[in-house]
Amino acid sequence: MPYTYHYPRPALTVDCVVFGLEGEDLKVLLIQRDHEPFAGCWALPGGFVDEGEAPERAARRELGEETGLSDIFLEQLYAFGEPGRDPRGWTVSVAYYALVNRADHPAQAGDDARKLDWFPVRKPPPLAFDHDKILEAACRRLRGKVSYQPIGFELLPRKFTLSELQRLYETVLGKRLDKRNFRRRVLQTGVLEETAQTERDVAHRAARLYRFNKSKYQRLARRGFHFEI
Amino acid sequence: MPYTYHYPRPALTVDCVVFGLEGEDLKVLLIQRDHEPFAGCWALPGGFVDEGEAPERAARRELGEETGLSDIFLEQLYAFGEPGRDPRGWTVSVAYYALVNRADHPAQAGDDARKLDWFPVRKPPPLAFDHDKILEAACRRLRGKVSYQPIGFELLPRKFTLSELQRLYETVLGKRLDKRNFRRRVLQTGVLEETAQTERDVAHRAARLYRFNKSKYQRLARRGFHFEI
DNA sequence: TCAAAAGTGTTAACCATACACCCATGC
DNA sequence: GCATGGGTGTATGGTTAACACTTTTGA
Repeated sequence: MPYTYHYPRPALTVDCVVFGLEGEDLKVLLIQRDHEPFAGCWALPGGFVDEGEAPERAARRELGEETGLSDIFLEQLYAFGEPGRDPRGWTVSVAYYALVNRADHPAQAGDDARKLDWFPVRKPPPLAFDHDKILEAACRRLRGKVSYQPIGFELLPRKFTLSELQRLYETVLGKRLDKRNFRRRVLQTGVLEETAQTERDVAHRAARLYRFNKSKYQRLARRGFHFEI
Repeated sequence: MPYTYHYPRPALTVDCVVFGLEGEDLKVLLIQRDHEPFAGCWALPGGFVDEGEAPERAARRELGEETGLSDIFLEQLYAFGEPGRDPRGWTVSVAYYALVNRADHPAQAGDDARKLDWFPVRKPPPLAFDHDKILEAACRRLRGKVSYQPIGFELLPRKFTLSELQRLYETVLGKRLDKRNFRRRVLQTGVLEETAQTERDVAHRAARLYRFNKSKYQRLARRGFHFEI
């Protein structure tokens, strides 16, 4: 079933940079390719966009098929279309980045059973295509965005301690933060809600659990409130 | 000369949101379409990407062909690919936004003599395709970016007065700024260079002209300096 | 001499930073 | 009882915001 056009057209793909936390480490989810080109090589999850399908929808579909992830934070990163980026020919990829809390959203290989694993963003394995460039762009975006928009919460479980939140910021920003100042700041923003619960089974005083109040943030944001850590 | 593929592919276009200043007003450059669809309608300059051509390069080429503009600040904005955005069928557009100082870079219609004009960004005429959506996204991006990256200078002539710079920020941010505080702040950043010249032929005290020192900014930026107005 | 915008400093309020000790819990 | 991280307040220095008048120039 051939498709014929008057002018040449590119193939359109999506690629997803999925970030997750593992302890102190920021990790990225990769799958191992089982077809040429780059068979056996690690790559970002993604694939071809179908006709009549919005790119973001394609990204979510491919993520679901390849990693089982759904209903996660996902945002467009950049469109990559340099000639030569795909040895199969003219291919444009719209890249997305996603944030996922691994406790509530475990990733698992799709039906085609390709291998799937998490890798530290700072030392990933060799990647297929220009995926190293895409990963780097995603890291830059995440670092830039995390301090002025409250997207970091997407990496944590729904309920989390302030220390977990602080570790997250330290991980993403790559610097240590002062505990008391950090707590004061995030609580002042008013977007955190104290819960009645505390940690369980920890070998030290159990920390209080908090929850991010998204609708409150959105109300504040609409009035020009500017989140900043 | 038909082009045939095993799977359907989208047409790939680029669209450019070109911002320029006119007095106090922020304006956008539009061209009038002379073919269907949307013949006679105003639209963003842009067109089809050629095979083997990087999208940004295509954006610059189309801008040159349609408006005569070259060597201007241009950055990718977003890829638009919603089904139905182009009545001709599946078309994905990579949108760019550009900043231009109209004194040094006059825009003029291309050889095919399509009409071309500047319109206030806040009340543009009805636009072809989803160009109203693209324009709105570009305005949001500009507003967000102008206060933490020194891209505003691209809208001004090479030499400008501090009042012109202030008016620019007031226009883009949509709020009044304090003159003394504004001057102190921009001069403190150290990226402005005083010239020996002053304004000419003004019916009031002539203001000193300044120049943006790009290389100095880049040196500062590399050391983690953070521009902020 | 009038109109119009250029240019200039100080004070007060606020905010960010630095910093150290006691508390609760599990082993 | 000890090791581990949880939780808390203050003082200081720096930054930002508010504010009004004199100067220069052309008409």
